[in-house]
Amino acid sequence: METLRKRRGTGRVTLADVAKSAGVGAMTVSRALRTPEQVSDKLRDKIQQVVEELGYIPNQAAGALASGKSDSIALILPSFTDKICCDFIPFFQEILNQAGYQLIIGYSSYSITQEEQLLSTLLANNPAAVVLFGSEHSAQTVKLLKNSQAAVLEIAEINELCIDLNVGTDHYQSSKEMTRYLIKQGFQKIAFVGARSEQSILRKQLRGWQAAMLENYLAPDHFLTSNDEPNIELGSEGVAKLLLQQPDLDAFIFSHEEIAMGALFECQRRVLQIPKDIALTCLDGSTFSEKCIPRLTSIEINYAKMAKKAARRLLERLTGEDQGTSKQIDIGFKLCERASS
Amino acid sequence: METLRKRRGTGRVTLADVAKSAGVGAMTVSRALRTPEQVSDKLRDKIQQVVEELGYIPNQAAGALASGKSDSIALILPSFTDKICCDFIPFFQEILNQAGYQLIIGYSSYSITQEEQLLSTLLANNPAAVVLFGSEHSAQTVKLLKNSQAAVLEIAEINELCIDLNVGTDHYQSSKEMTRYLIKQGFQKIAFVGARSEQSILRKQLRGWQAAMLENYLAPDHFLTSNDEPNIELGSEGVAKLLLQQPDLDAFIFSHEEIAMGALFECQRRVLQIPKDIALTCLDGSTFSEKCIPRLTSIEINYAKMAKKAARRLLERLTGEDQGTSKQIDIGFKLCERASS
DNA sequence: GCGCTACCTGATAGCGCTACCAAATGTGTG
DNA sequence: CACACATTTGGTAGCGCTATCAGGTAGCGC
Repeated sequence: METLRKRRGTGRVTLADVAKSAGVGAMTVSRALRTPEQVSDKLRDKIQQVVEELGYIPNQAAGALASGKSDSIALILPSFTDKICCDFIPFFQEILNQAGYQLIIGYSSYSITQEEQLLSTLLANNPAAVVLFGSEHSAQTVKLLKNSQAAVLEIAEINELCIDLNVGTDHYQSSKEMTRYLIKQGFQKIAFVGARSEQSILRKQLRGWQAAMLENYLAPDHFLTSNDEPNIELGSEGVAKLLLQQPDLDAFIFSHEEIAMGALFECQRRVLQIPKDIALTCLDGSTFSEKCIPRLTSIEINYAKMAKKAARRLLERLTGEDQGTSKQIDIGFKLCERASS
Repeated sequence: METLRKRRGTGRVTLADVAKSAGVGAMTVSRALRTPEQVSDKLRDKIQQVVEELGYIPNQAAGALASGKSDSIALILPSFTDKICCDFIPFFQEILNQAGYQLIIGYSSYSITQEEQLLSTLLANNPAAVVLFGSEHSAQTVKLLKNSQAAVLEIAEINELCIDLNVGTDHYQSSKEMTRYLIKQGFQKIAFVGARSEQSILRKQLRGWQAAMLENYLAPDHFLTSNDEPNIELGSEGVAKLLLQQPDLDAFIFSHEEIAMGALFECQRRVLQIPKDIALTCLDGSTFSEKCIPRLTSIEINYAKMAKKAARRLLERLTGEDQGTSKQIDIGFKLCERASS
């Protein structure tokens, strides 16, 4: 009987087990799995067979430690319920998974402090890249990122001062364009209702609306914002409050679809004709805007496209094939003109 | 000059650096961070200070390798857009993060093959636990899970044959209860429209509806299912097609809120009075059901509660404090009676 | 044949951390 | 003061894998 004072392995099949069983060296097995082209056909097949036979699953921790590289990518999102996040993740993940990366997802609930804390935990995994939402981060977050050798990607908003890579859209422009469009349609008293008022996205949208109003000599006086998450109540309340304040408002811009939904219900309750009495539009439309009655004019942002561009751009960076490629990608937006205006 | 032929470290601050700088042994630093109560106050403070000074971040891979344990939990969800997933993740993650675990999230798009493939990749991280959605998995998936020493948790559906832990609700019962409720309200010609028809959740809902109809001597003849994801079109189409088939239907049950949304629009288009002409209900209601006009009677499932119970139960298992605790938790559901019926 | 390159394979030495033991230090008892 | 005993600390040997280098084999031209 052996002295087994020292801890033994976990009992799982290791690379060494495969090597012994296949009658080759450990390195050859490692190469057969990681860089198959460096191994002769004969041995590669043999090894592949033994791998399947024994049900070998590589130990990621050991690999990461030995190589100093890691195949994990940290993704910190502010929310999982927001449309952008839900639409973004699957496409992003799919492409990265195919390239052999794992997503580790964290959730900051729109707090830069929580983002920072999460980041420092996630960095313990030594991720190949860190993906952050938005452009607002704590100083410490930025410092941690610069100290780590991880690639950094900021998504959602176009941000001139981005840390490294940046894929997003310009919320100032889209809001401005919507407002201009409404003005061109003959609407004049255009109100704005937005949620997550402390986020820079909303601030940009608000500024876009203001700018378009001012350039047409209209007063951007009627708006309502809340720092809560977008919800149906805000839409109902917004319509109610602003109409009380100024009964002859003729159009509304909502930052999010959920808010527009509440506004639509409120207008139904008041038996207001859309768009005759009032126009409703939103800056973040998708299925509801497209299907409700009447259909809502909205800005549509293609989050699937954003996810794909972001994933591809990130992979370029990780493989080092991104010489001369732009660090910033603006995925644009689409103004969808529909019945509500 | 030293010969530095052998690769050097990554350049990051290591535990050894901290130990040297604090003038203590490496083990003491390790303990100070992992089991602080085993280190004297003086040294613990000293070490903590050096850690902050140097900005030391532990290398998770090394720790996992050395200890054979891992603080990652693999979560494989079928979708990121489904309400259940969006609502589930944040609460689940929050509790587990606080307990020091990291979530690694994968996405199977409702395919058990993809689930299996994802699982085998995720197992390379040697996760402490694997969380799966639903009760349907490939044989290979079950085998992989049994071979790994990871705890296994299946969420969403109550499943008598669960692999290990199980937290969810009974979709057969909730559907049956909704049908019984409608019958008690005097509705008789009750139709069913559901999405994701190949998922066991939908099959259970369909069976619940059928059972309740049959026990009241009503024929469960009018139903429409689609294997697509729930969407607004299916609601509009479902109402249109089934009313064509049987014009005097007096009630509908929809598996998902999105479908009910489409149905509601279709009824508005047809100027049908709800619930006088027709009742609309859904089995997976949340904000829309509660806020739309008229408000929809629906089954509400508390996903936040599900996430919390699931996380707590899992932690009990991981810390081994779950002797005598049930492996299965039914979180129930609530029938919310509203204006639409 | 020899020298040369090109390719394949394997032995070795870590990657940074923690389990394990052993040693050192403090604490209380006879 | 010697002794057992608990508490705190440190040295050592891996965890399973890969980078690196060295050795081996094959193919080619002279």
